[in-house]
Amino acid sequence: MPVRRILVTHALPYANGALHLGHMVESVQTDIWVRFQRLRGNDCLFVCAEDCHGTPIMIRAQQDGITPEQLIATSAADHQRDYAGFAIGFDHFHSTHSEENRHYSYELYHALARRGAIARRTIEQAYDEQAGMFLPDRFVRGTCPRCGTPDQYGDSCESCGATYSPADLKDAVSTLTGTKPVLRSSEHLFFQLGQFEQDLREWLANNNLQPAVRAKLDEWFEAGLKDWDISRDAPYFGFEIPDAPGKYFYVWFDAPIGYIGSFAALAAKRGLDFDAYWKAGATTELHHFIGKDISYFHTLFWPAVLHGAGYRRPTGVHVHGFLTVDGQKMSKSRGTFITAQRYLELLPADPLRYYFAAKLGNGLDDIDLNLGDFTARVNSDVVGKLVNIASRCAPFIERAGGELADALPDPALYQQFTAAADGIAALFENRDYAGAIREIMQLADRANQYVDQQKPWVLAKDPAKLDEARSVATEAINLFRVLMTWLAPVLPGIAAKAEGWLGAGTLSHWDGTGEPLLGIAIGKYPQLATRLDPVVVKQLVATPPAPAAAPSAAAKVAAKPAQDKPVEKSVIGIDDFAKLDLRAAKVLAAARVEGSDKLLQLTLDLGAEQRNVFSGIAASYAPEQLVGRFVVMIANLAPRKMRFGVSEGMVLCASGPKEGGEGVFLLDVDAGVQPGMKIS
RNA sequence: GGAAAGGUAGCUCAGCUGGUUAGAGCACGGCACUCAUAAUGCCGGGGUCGAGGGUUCGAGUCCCUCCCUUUCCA
Repeated sequence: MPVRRILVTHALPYANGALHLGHMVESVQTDIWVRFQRLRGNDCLFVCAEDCHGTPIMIRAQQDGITPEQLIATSAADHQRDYAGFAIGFDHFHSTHSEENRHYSYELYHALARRGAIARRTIEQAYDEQAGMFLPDRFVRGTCPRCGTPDQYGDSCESCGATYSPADLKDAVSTLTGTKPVLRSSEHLFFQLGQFEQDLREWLANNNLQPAVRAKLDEWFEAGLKDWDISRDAPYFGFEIPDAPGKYFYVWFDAPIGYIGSFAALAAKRGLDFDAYWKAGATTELHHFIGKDISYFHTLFWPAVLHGAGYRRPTGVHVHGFLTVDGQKMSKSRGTFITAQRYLELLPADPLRYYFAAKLGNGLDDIDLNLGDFTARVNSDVVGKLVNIASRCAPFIERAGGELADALPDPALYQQFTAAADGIAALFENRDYAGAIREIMQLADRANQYVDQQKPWVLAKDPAKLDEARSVATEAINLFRVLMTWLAPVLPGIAAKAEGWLGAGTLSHWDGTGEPLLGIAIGKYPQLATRLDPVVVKQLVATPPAPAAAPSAAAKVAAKPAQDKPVEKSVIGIDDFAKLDLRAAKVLAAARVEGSDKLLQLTLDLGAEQRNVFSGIAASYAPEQLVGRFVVMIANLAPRKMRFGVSEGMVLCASGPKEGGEGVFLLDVDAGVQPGMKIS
C-alpha cells in the first residue's frame, strides 16, 4: 500500500481560558487518528496553534492589566502543558498572532480581493461611546424584544430562541461599561460566499461528510449563502487589513489560516514542500477535526476561501459532538467543569483516552463522561482484561528463564486474532473507535479464555511441564501484543511501557503483528496500568481548590476550599510533597489593600530575599498584629498577577466554621526559627 | 422559533437496507479456579426496545402524534 501523506488539524484553542475535558475529546479523537495513521506507516503530520485574536482577548488583557501578547503567551504555555499531559502529539504548535499567519492572511485576502470576492458596504452597529469601540453582539445585553426575558445577549434569546440584532433589544446595555450603546455606521468588508456556491456543491459531492453535517449544509444552502463580514473596526486585537486602515480581520478569518501558518512554520523547520500540502491540485490529504459548533466555518467559509484563493480544499472535515458529565452539560457551579489540568493532577491520561475512544463513533452524538462507568470500564477492560493477559502470563516466562518459546502452541488462534486486523483498521480509519474497541475487547476475552483452558499454572507445578507452561504464556503474550499494538494509538503510555517490556519496536507497526514474537528474551514484567480509585475519580467533580482560569482577584481570594468532606484526598508520594517549597517567613510589613476588604498586603522576609504577598486574611487579622511575627508560606507558587499587584507566594492558614462565622487562622512556628528556614 | 441527534436490561452502549425465543460489557446472584493488580472462566436472574396510534403476514427497526434529554442556529 502506498504511503499516504496526510496533514491533520484540530480546532485551535482560544487564548482566553483553560482547556477542559470537552476540548480533550477532540484532541484525543484527533490524536488517536494521527497515531493510527503513523502506526500504519503513513506520513501523517499534525499541527495546531493558539487562536489569539478578537475582542474577548483584547478586553480580557485590559482587565488583567497586561498586554494581549502577554495573555496569549501565558495561555499558549498552559494549553501546551495540558496537551502534552494528554500525550497529544503535535508536530508543531504555532500561534495565529505570528508573522507566518499574517503573511498568509494577507496573501489569501489579496487573492480573494483580486478575483472580486470582497465587497465593501456600510453597516450600522452598536457602539459604546464610553469605551470608544464597536460592540460584538455578545457584549450587548438587554431584554428580549419578543418574550421580554431580561439580560439576553445581543444576537439571540436563550429563553424563546428569537434571533435579532443588538439594536432590537430593549434596555440594551454594554457589558463593558454598563452604558447604553448607540448605533454608529462604519464601512465593512464582506467575503461574498454566494459566488462559490457551485464550487462548494461540487466539493461536497466529492467529500465524504457525515450525513448530519451534510443535512445541515443543505439547510444552509436552502436558506441562501450570505456574505460574510470579515472586518472589524479598531480598537481590535488582530491583523490590520492592508488596504483598509483602521480595519482588522475578524478573528474567524485568520484563525483557520492559522492551520496554514502553523504548517508553514513546520515546513520551514523540516524542509517540507509547502505547495504539495496547500496549493490547488495538491495530492496530499488534509483533514480537519472540529466540534459541531464550528462546522459552518469549516464546511462553507473555509473551503470557499481556500478555493477562491487558489488553495486546495480539505479532504475531510470530521465533526464530533460535545461532552456531558454525568449526563449533564458541564457546569462550573455543579463542579463538572473539569479542566484538563485538574484531571491530570488526579489521574493519568490513558484511562480517559480509552474511555473517550470506547464511546466515540463517527457521528455527531454527544458523549457522556459518567464517572462511575468510567471507573468500571477502565478497570474492567484495560486492567482486568487487557493488561491481565500479560501480567498473568509473565511469571511463567520468567520462571522458565525469561525467553519466549520458539513456537506458538496454537497458531490458529493467533491467526484468528491477526485476521481481525483489517476490519479493526477500517473502524479506526473511519473514526469508529467505539466499534474498534468492542472488537478488540472481545478478543481480549478470548485470550483470557485461552489461558483459563490451558491452565499454565497447573502445568508449571510439574517441572517437566514448565516448558509447556511457557508455550501457553508465549501464545497469550503474543495475543496481548497484537491487541496492544492495535490499542497503541489509544493508550500511548501503556503501549510505551509494554514495548519496554517486550522490546523496542515490537508495538510500533500495525503490520508487525503478522509475525509472532518467538525465542527472544523479554524484560521483567512492569506494572503496565493501575486501577482507578473511585475516591480519586470522584474528586474530579469536587470543587477545585484553585480555579485555573482566574477571574477577579477579589473573588478568588474570597473563594474557600471546600472542606465539608473531611479527608478525602488522593494519596501522594514523597516526591509530590517535595515539590512544595514551604518556608518560615517573618512579616516585615503589613497593610490593608485599597479597594479590597479581604486582602492584606504583606512583605515577608525569607532570609535571602523579600516577597510581596497578598493574603485574604483582613477579616481576621489587623496589619499591626502581624508585623514581626512568623508565618508559613509556599515559596515556589507561581507568581500571580492580581488587580493590586503581583503576589509572590501564599501564606498558609487553617480555616473553617467557628463560633459566629468563618474563621481564618495563621500557622505559627516555635521560637528559634530564622526567616527562610525550609519546612519539611 | 427553526433544526439535528438521542430516548433499548440498574449503568454505558450494539442492534445494517423490517423477519426465528432482543444482544454485549459493567453491576448483581451462584459455581469453578488461584497464574494474574480481590484479577479470570462457566452458569444464571433481569428489558411490554419513551408513550399512543398506524402500515405490514411480521416492527426496536417504516409512517403520524405526543413526552423527555442533549445540542446547533453564520
